[in-house]
Amino acid sequence: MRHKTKQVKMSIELIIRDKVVEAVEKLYGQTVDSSLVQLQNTRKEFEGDLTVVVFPFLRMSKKSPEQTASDLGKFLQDHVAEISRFNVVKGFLNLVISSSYWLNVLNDAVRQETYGYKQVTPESKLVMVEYSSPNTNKPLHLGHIRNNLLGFSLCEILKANGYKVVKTNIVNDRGIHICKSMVAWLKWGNGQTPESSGIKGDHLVGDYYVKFDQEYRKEIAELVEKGLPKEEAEQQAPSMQAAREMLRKWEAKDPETIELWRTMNQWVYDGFDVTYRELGVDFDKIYYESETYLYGKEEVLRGLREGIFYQKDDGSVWADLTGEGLDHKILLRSDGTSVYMTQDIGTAKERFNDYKIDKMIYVVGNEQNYHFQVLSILLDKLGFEFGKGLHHFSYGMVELPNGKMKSREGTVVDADDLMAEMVEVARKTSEELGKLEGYTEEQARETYKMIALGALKYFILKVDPKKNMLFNPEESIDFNGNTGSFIQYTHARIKSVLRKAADKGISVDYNLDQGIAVEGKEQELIKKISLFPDVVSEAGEMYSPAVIANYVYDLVKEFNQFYHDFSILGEEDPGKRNLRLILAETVGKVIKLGMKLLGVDVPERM
RNA sequence: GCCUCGGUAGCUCAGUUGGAUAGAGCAACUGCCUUCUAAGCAGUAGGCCAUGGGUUCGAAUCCCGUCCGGGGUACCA
Repeated sequence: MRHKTKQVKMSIELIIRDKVVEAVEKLYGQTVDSSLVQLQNTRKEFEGDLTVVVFPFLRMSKKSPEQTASDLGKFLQDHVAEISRFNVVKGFLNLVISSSYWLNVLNDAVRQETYGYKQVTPESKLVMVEYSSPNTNKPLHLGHIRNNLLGFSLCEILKANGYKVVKTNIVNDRGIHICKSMVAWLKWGNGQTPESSGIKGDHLVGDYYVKFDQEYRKEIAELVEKGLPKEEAEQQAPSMQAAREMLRKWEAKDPETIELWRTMNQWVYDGFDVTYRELGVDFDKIYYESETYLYGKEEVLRGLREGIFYQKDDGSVWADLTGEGLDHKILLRSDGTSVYMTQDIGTAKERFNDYKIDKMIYVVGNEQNYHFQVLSILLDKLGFEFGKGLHHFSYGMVELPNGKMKSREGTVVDADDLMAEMVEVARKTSEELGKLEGYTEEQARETYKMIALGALKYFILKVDPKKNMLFNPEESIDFNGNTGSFIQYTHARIKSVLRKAADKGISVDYNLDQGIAVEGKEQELIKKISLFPDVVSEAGEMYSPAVIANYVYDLVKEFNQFYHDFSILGEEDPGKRNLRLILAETVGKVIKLGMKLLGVDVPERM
C-alpha cells in the first residue's frame, strides 16, 4: 500500500495511452510499453486538456520532435472519438478533448452521492490506526492537536478508499509521570477536585504536575547548594524519592495508591473527553498501558527464555540488534520494571489478538522513528508475522515563532484554550460582517465553532505531514486566503445560490443536454472535478490529508473565478443556466466530501 | 561521531512516475460591491529552488560532495 502504485486514471487517459502505443507500432514499427507514454495536464497557457510528451519516442520515429508529435496527433485524432483537435509545441502534443466528454464526466459526478469515494465491503481489508496516545499527567496541547487531526483524517481517507478502519488510542496511564502529579496533589492539594475547584480535570492534574516540577527544582537547587553533584541531587530530592516510592507502591498494587491513581486518571479522562469532543475526533477501541505492559513483559521474558534476548549481570534484559545495523536495546530495567518498548510489544500483541488486522498504522511523531524501527524488528524476532508490516505514520513537530513548545517553560499552546480563542475570533468576525442575521443563537454558535475548527484543522492539515510546521497564533486565526474559512465560505455561497434557485422555482434538470456549448471556465471546473477520485486514492496511497486540502483549495479557487465571471441565476439561456447550477451543486458536493476527509464540516451559511 | 529528515518569494506553504516561462496565501501597493454572499475577484512587486559537481534532449525533482537546521542515538515516554 505504501509503495507508489500507478494511479487508476480516468478512462480517457487509459484510452490515449493505449492508442499512443498503437500509433508507435503502426507508424514506426516499434513495440513500446505504455509506461513510456507520459501524459500530463496541459499547462494553462496552451490550448488543450491533456498533453503527450513525445521525447521518449524520438528514438523510434527518427524524426524531429515537432514532426513526431504531429504524426501521433493525427493518428490519435483519427482513432479516438473524444479528441477533437490537437496542436504541437516543440515536443509537446496538446490534445483537446471534446466538450461532450466533459459533460459526461459532470453527469457522472452529480449523480453519485459519494462521488470519488470507494465502497467498503465485507471483503475490505482492515486497517487499525493508532493515534492521540496521550499521557495522563497533563492536558492536550498543540502537538496533540496535529496528531489527532492527522489520525482522524487518515482514518476518513482510508475509509473513502474502501478500507475498514478501527480507530484506536493507547493511553499512557501509568509510570513516573502520573506519580509526580499524585505526589504533588497529596502534598499540596488539600483535597481539591475538579468539582470543588471548577477546573477541568486534565488541567487540574496538569497543574500538580507543574507544581511537582517547581518544587523538585527547588530541592535540587538546595542540595546542589549543600555541595551535592547535580545527578546525585536529582536522585535524592525528596519529591523524586516520593514519586519513585509511589510508583513502587503502584506496581505492588497498594490499595490506597491504586485508588488515588484511578481517581486522578478519571479526572483526566473526563477532561480529555471534552477536548476530543470539541475537536471532533473519536476512537473505536482504547487500550491502556497499565494493562498491556504486563503482556509485554511476558513476551520479553519468553524471548529471554528462547534465547532471542539476553540478560546482563545487573538483571536488565536486552536485544542485540547489531545484526540489523542498529545498537543494543533495553527491554527490561535492572529492577525488572518495563520500558516504553515493553509496553508497545504487549499492546501490539493484544491488538492482533483482538482484531483480524491487515495493516497496523501508528500515528506518532518523527522523534520516535527509531523506536518504531526497533519495535518492528523485535516483534518479528518474537515470531509475530505482523511485525514487519507495521507502519509508522511519522509526522513533523509543530514549532512556535519563538521556538519549540516546552511544557515546563510554559510555552505550550493548550488545546482547549486555542479552540476557545479561535471560536471567539470567529464570532467577532462573523458579527462584524453581519452574515448570520436570522439565525438563532444556537445556530450561530454552531457556525462560529464550525468556522473556528475549520480554520484550525485546515491550517494544520494542509501542510505535508512529514514536515515540521510553524504555528503562528496570529496568522493561524486568519480567515482570508488559503484557509479553511475560504473553502467553507465558497460552500456557503454555493448553497445560497441553490437556495435562491429553489425560491425562484428553478428546478435542476439532471439530463444534461449534450449539445450545449461549454465555456472555457466551465470546462476547467469540470476538469478539476474529474480529478477528485484520483486525489482521494492518491491521498490514501500516500497517507496524506495535505493532498486533499490542496486539491480542494485549487477547486475552490477555480470556482470563485467562475462565480465572479459568470452569472448563474442571471443566465437567460435555460440550458446554460442549468449547466451552471449543476456545476455549482457538484462543486459544493466535492467541497463537502473533500473537507469531510479532513474532519471539517461546511456550513450552509456564513 | 553515527543514523535520519529537511533547506523553494520578506513570512507560511504547494510543486511525487525528471518536461514547456517554478505556483498559491499572508504582508506591501492598485483597482472592483444599484448585479447570485467583497471571508471574494483582478492587477503590481517580490526567486542563482542552500551550495558545488554529475547523469541527459531536458533537473526544484535523480546521484555524489559541502554548508546550515530539526530529530534520534543502550535503563524518559
